[in-house]
Amino acid sequence: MNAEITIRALAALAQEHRLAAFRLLVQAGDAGLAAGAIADSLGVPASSMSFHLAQLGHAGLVNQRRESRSIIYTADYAAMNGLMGYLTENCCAGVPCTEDAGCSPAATTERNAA
Amino acid sequence: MNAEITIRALAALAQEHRLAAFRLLVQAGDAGLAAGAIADSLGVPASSMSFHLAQLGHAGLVNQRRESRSIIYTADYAAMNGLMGYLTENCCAGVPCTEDAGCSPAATTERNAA
DNA sequence: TCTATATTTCGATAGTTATCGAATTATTGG
DNA sequence: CCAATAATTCGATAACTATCGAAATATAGA
Repeated sequence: MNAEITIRALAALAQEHRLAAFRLLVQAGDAGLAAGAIADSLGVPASSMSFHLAQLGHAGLVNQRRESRSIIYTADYAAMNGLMGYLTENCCAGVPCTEDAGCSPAATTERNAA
Repeated sequence: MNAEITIRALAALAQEHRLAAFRLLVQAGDAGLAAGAIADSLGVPASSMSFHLAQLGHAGLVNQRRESRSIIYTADYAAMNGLMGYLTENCCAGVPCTEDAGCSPAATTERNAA
């Protein structure tokens, strides 16, 4: 994780609808959510949501997979952990004051995490 | 920490010079750094840096104090911790998978933290 | 008070980002 | 192949953000 990637991730999250969408996906776990479901849930037009999901994808914060007619988005926990790490790695003059600011999927469906 | 404040903090950090400045301040600890020192260090004109520092201040990520002719900026660790908390609090369907994503000052100068 | 130093505010300009309807592409079932 | 569903791309517009020199403000010392 370098400055450029970090900035892209921060910029991606620094927007009302994208932050809300990302949080929905973080909660959804591996199951993820379809683009349309996210748009409906947030009351945002499909084309606008598509634009925002593309930004999150470009920042590496979400992944997508096709499932029949739907595109299912999932949060990329590794990317989120990398972001957290970058923001804390120089914390307190290089002395790491937190080793795990981590997060892994599972939970929701209790299935075996990737 | 709510969505609006989080977005302001994320937006503040999502900029090359501001992210760099914030990281310098995180490393500097309580001692902080003067506006001019940051500008010099990053090779950014004083007026531009002032604009960026104001953004960080408005987002609550840094504090400032006057010391003679200089304005000393310091990182606000509480705000940073709040940001981290907001980004992880809904992680894995509400099950907290990390309790301390925290960071406290001290370290650099080893003096008693405020 | 005058001068030097440190920083911020102002103002103009260029670049980037968000918005959303309409058109387009992809998939499925009959 | 046709109709229905799901999502993306396109295009125009409005709003916001970064930039930096010049001018203004604040502090300190002689």
